[in-house]
Amino acid sequence: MTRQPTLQDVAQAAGVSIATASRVLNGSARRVGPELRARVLDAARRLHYTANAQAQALARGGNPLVGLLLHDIADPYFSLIAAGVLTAAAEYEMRVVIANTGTDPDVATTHLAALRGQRARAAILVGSRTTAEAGEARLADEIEQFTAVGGRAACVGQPGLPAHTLCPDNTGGGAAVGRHFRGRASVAVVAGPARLQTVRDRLHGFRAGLGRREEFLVEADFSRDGGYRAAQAIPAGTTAAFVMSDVMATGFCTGLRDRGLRIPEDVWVAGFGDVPSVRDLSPPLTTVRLPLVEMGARALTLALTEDQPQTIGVPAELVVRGSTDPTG
Amino acid sequence: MTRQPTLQDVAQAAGVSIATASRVLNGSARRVGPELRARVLDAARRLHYTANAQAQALARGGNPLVGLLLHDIADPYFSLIAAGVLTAAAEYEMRVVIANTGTDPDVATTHLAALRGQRARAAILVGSRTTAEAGEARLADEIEQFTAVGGRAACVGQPGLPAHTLCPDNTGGGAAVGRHFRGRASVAVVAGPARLQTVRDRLHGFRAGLGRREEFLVEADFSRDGGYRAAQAIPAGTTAAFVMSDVMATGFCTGLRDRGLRIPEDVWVAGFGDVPSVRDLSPPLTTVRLPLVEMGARALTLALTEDQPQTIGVPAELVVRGSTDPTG
DNA sequence: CTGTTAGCGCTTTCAA
DNA sequence: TTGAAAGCGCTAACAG
Repeated sequence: MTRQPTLQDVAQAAGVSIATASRVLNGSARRVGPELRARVLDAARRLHYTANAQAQALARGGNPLVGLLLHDIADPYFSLIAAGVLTAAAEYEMRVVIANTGTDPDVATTHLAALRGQRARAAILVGSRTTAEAGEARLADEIEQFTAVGGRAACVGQPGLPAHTLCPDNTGGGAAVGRHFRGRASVAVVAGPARLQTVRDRLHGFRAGLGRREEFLVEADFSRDGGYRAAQAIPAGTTAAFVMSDVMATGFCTGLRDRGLRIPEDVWVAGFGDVPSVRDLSPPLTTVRLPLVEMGARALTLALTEDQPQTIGVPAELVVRGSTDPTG
Repeated sequence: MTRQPTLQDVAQAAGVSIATASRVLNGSARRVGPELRARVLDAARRLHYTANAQAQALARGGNPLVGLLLHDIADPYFSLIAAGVLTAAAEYEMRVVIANTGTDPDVATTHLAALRGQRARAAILVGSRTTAEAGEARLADEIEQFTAVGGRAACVGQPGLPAHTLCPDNTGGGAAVGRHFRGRASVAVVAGPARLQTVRDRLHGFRAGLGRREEFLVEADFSRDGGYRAAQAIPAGTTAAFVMSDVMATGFCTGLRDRGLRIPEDVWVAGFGDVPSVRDLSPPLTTVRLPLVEMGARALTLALTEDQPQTIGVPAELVVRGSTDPTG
């Protein structure tokens, strides 16, 4: 195992000073004579030289790095947003470090502090605010530290943090489902953990859209299996269910079927998010569409280009499919 | 926007030398007196000090960083593997930088060189080898550069690169599907791009298992829509289809249904991968199970703990479900 | 136990 | 156009 070649090595091999080598290899404004230039390029190639990114970052005082913090990369909701962030990052020629945070704001805080240590230019926080007020306050504090030293932060989720925010219309999406369910007699809601603000917003919107507030409420954990179990838990006569995430809804539909219930004849089902796979359920799932990939890309652009923290609404659109449409 | 506090600042605020501050803040073996220790800790907290990771990496000559290179994070196959890598990385207290490479080996090569520049300790390459021999050779070269300077590389996919390899039994999985299809008269295969070795392995296995080689072969692009279109392309009398990825199979089933074909009565369908959502199709999808999350975790462990490049087989297990089981 | 000092590899004035 | 040299922030000998 040999040592990585350094700029020193290249300069020596090319018979120039290390300053000259630096200028030709790492985009400096200053020009270098063609003769020396060629020699440096040649030496670098021969030695397989790659600049030490740490040293560069240290010397330049900056790091083309963005942090991506999300609840769970295995969940398609998050992986689609991540895809958008990666695409945008590639365009900006930035590296992205990624980490799962779960729903605990303190985990996000820890990761964000680490990103500050890495002098990341931006951080994208994807996920829901929670009711853990102390933790949220610490996260807000850390965001302020992060931005105070020049970092850019953007959240995808509800507003409430001192950063750019891309805010999907959870309330409006819930309301659209509620309105869609108005004619149904007996309504159930499969919610995520009550401590998540996202869950509260969707529920609040749903109730408003439905025009009444008498749903059977069951709490699950945003997982497929949580959705499946919820299907066992709802009352027998239920005629419509709003399941707050597509992943849960996917399991929920199977749970319903295993209980002998038909969709949509017996029960209407609507999800949230419109991840690609729900189109292929049978019947295909009615859900609230969020432009997940675009949201990821947009969040990074926002962070990188806007100075004043902005909150930008993202429209959530009801997509009616066979799971709530007897004619579908 | 203020400057990030440095160790210097902390030392000054605490009235100690920067060496002492370093010792208390960044895990050194050497002990520091309780009095000074407290003062340093206090100053660090007051100033919101976070060590500059670049400087640390430079001084220590190492970087707790792992690179994760995969085709496409939006695809559940890869996002599940990524989840495994993230979990393992958290245990090792390593950061992970992630990048999409698509199927072009030269893109992977470029990213890997960048990782070498960042002095990453390990790189995990997830995806298929291709028939682009020149590109594969360059990738192999770069892997050798990477490992020559002390980096650890692990691939998830076929062997063939000078690195640890976690090799799912694509051939065996294909063979299991082939055997399962033996009684079916008219067989179709929906393959991915022919340049991918994974595709060739699965096809080769399938033919061997089937015991004949007369399938109708259609090539798609590993996407849901590619699968859907493939369903329009197969001959009318087809009675069984092996679709080489679950994502494609998901779209394929819908395409079949839109053509008025029933699964499994008219056509049996089998996928590959066993991503969670295929259990919830109706009928649920027969597929070849790969322990995707574990594979990700395992790959990182392998890279970090084993010195000699190893190739480890990962068993692929046929899971028969309703899409090929008239009784299911 | 604590402080001094010499780097880690690179960028960037400042002179020549 | 080219080179010498001073840092960037931190760690790790080496002395006290």
